[in-house]
Amino acid sequence: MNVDVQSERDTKLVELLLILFDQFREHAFACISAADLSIPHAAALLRLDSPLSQRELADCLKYDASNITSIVDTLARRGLLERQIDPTDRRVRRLIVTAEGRTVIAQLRQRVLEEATVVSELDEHERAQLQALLTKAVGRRTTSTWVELFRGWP
Amino acid sequence: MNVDVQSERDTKLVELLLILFDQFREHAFACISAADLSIPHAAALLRLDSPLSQRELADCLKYDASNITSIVDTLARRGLLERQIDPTDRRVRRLIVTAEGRTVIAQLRQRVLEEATVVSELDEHERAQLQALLTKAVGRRTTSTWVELFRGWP
DNA sequence: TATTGTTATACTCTATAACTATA
DNA sequence: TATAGTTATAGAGTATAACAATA
Repeated sequence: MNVDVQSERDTKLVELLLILFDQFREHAFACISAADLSIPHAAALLRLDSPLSQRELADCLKYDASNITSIVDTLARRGLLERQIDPTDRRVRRLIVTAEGRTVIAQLRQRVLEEATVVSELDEHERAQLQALLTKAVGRRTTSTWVELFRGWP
Repeated sequence: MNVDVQSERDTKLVELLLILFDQFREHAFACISAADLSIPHAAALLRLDSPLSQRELADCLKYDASNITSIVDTLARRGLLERQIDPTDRRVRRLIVTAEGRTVIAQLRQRVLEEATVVSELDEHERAQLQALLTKAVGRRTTSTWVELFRGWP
């Protein structure tokens, strides 16, 4: 096949992916903002399924540790988590999500991933085909959680 | 088909798209930064294929007009574009990309879109299949240029 | 009066550096 | 001495409001 046609097709593929991603992004932003969270706050909360120290959370999210303080302050003030001083090392704060926090996490997860409609135009067979192709395209690559894609976004 | 299995598969599809997008994002950021541009500067420059006024540029990029001043200042200082006062309305500055600016635009476009390797794991037949499926999934949706997806990113 | 662009200002997100309490 | 967390501060990106020049 002609090289130009090949590269033109690949360009088209990238553009198609970007359109789908753009749609997902708008959907995800709407969900986060409906939960009255910012992106950094949502990213932090969604990481806390299992308790972490502030330092561990910073490392997971690739934030400097100095930023975690105010993010955790806000989430704690909202009653979504609690700081507990680690009895075995009194420097460490373990972050424990409250019952209310767990509800917020569960709702956000469900809405963002399950109510995404990026492939609503496809029937069941086509979705299966698409999934097979994308699985092959992705190979061994992995990503962090969806919300962490959005770091630094408005 | 069981509803849970259906929704689990859709979740998987979203995750696959996000992994591919994440790879593209890293590639695009590397290209922008190799061109010694920030995302807002790249977004502005890439919009100026055909000359616009500052106001028109702000509207295209969905920026408040007050931000355009410093972005255009920087690009002009770099010699990538020129402000020309519109002779028919002396309030308006038309933004004209220089020859050097056109070179930067062309290189950036080519590198970002043509050197993207999001589907390098697929053979020719699979790419064609994928393109057909994505075209159907996208339907009538469109997006702005790729770089505008990245507004507000680091 | 309305519009283009500029300036001043403020807010969010993020990083660096200096500090404290604890180890 | 080294580490967890906090505070102060700075810089980038973006928005709002007031202003000057022009229409």
